[in-house]
Formats: sequence, structure tokens, C-alpha cells
Amino acid sequence: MDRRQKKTREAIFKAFSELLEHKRYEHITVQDIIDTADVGRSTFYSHFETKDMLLKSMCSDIFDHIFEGNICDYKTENKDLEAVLSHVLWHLREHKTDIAGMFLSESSDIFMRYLHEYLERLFRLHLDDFHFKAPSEFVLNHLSVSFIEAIKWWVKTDMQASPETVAKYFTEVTETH
Amino acid sequence: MDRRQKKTREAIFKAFSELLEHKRYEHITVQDIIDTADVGRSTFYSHFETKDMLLKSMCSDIFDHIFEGNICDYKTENKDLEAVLSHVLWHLREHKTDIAGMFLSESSDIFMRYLHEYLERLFRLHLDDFHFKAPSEFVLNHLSVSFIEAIKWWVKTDMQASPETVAKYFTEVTETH
DNA sequence: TATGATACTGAACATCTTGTTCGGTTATAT
DNA sequence: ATATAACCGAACAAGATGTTCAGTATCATA
Repeated sequence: MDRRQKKTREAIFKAFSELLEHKRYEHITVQDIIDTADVGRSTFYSHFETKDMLLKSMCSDIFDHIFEGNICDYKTENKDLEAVLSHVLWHLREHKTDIAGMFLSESSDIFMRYLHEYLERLFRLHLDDFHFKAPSEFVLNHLSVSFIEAIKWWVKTDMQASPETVAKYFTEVTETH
Repeated sequence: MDRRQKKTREAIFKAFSELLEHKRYEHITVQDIIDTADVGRSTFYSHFETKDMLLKSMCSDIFDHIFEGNICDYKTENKDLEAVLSHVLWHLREHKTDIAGMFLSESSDIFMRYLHEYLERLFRLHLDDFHFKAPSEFVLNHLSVSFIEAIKWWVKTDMQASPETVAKYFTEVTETH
């Protein structure tokens, strides 16, 4: 990829991340983004159709990297759920600066929906380990959302606790250990 | 209150509800609302400062009614958590037409934050009944969010299950029964 | 290092949304 | 019946959106 493209793309991502820390997603304008990233208006639109598309691209970039390979590998290696989750949390902390804004931002549903999808896929692999009477769709959603909330709590407390601790808190309140 | 005010207010609420069923909150414009409600632009702004304020007013109206008295009363009467939650769900179903849009809408954080607040207050009253090692703020958030997700699942399945069933699902996956 | 291709710039643009103002009209309470 | 208050609707400035285009800078590569 052309160096210029990469540079512009990263400048926009960075600007967007920064803005998300102080402003709700829906209140961030394209104008804000191009001002902060210091790129031309037409440049922005040549990269991303809309603000939503920008967010989607950003999610893909991050999550594809974090979840890459880990999910299926771990299951086949028979590691337990808590270990897998710890691993995911480790990766998330590496991306702290990229994602903190989105977790703290009041309204970034696209981001959350994305993460949710990945997590449901992860939990579905472990479905047999659970023994709930509630419908599996209910349970899978419950676990995914609960894990996202655990991450939110973690980010809010500046990711002080270890990934293992957070994973333990999670498996405790969901009775999945 | 002047009949006209009440009528206008209700027309706006109704229009907003309808719009939320088909459109995300952030993509609904004031223009949409006044077109649907068939009220003048200035009329809207004489009732609500912003779109956010409209949503807040709507939340207050609904939740104040639903939670009115119930929370504290039930605790003092020593009813168990599941019974209280069933009660809340009953009330919610009565408001089905008002709230379905907000639960199905992808992005109505103000609404959710509101509900979350009420729920945390409710769960906090029962905090002694739980025996989790995770920090209480973590646990309270976990329970509130999990309950909201249970409601979302319920609304998505058109509130077919009984409130008791949903409450049971919830207490099962959170191990709070 | 020369060159064609490609990405960026920045200004202009029509269009839409917002929130306010104000004179005129209609409904309400008593 | 009348004073009060709410509504209407048109107009407005300010700002955002998404597009276009001619000009400039940077890239890959030969």
C-alpha cells in the first residue's frame, strides 16, 4: 500500500481515537476528524464513505488482529475458557490506546456489536461446557455482554487489575469456571 | 396542564417512539419528529431543548411510573429478588408500545443509562444476598446490564415468554436465585 | 533521475439540519 | 366574553454533509 495512503489512514484513525476519548461518537463530526487529523475534506471521503464506515474499518483492523487464530486454536488445544479470556484481555491491553476511547465513549454501538460478534463465536465453542436451562441464544448473549461489561469496568479502572483477575471476576459472576 | 400542551407532548412522544422502531436514535432528526408528530418546529423547541432532552423526558415518564414505590416496598416486605424482577417485567410489558422501539433501537444510550441507574439501585438493596468475591461495583454493574440484556432478548422475541420465565432465566445465569 | 500514475489539497457547491425569532392564529380557562 | 397561553409557519444564520475539480506533491519503477 502507498505510504501516503497508510499515513493518512493512520492519521484519521488516531484523530478519531483521540476525539472519542472526549466526545460521544454521535457528536463527533467529519469536520472534527479532518481538523484533528489535518487532512483535506476530499481525502477523508476518498478513504471512507461515512463516519460509520470509518468506525467499522477501525474495528476490523483491531479485532481481526486480536482474535486472529486464538479462538479456534485454544479450543482445539483444550485450554479452559478462563485461559482463553485472559489471552483476549492481554491482547486488548496491548491496544489500550486504540480502544480505550471506544470503551469509555457512551455511544459506539458499531464497535460493541463487532466485539459482541467475535465473543459470541468464542463462547459458542464452549457451549457444551455450560449447563444452563435458559435458551442457548439467551445464554450466549448474556455471556458476551457480561464479558464486554467486564472489559468496560477494567478500562474505567485504567486496566490496573491483571487480565487473569478480570477473567476470574467474569467466570465467577457468570458461574462458568 | 393545558390540554394542548399534553396533546402536543404526547404526539411528539408517539412520533418519536414510532421513528425509533425503524431508525437509529442518532439518525432521527428533529425534522423527522415534527413531520411525524405534525407539530410546528418552534413548538417542538418550546417543549424540549434538544433531542436528547426529549429522550430523557420520555425515560423519566416511563421509569418513574414503572419503578414508583415498587423497589423499596418489596425489599422491606422481604420479597425475593426474582419476585421483584418479575414485577418490573410486568410493568415493562404494559409499556410495550412505548419502549419496544428503544430496546430494539441500536443506539439509545440515554435510555439504557437511565434504566441502568434504576436497576443498580434495585440490586444494591439486595447486595447482602449475594456472595461474590468480585468488587461490588463490578457485580452491581454486571447484574444491571445482564437484566437489561434479558429484557432486550425478551423484546426481540416479542415478549412471548412470561415475566416469571424471563426472571428465572436471569437469576439462573447470574446465579442469584 | 526522469516519468507516469496516484494520492492529497483546498476551495467551491448545493443541500440539509439545527436552534431561534417573531407576527399572526387558535384554543383554553374562568 | 376575554385575557392568557399555546400553536403555527416562515424566515434566518450557522454549521455539517458529501461531491466535484483543477492543481500540487509524492510515490513506484524503470
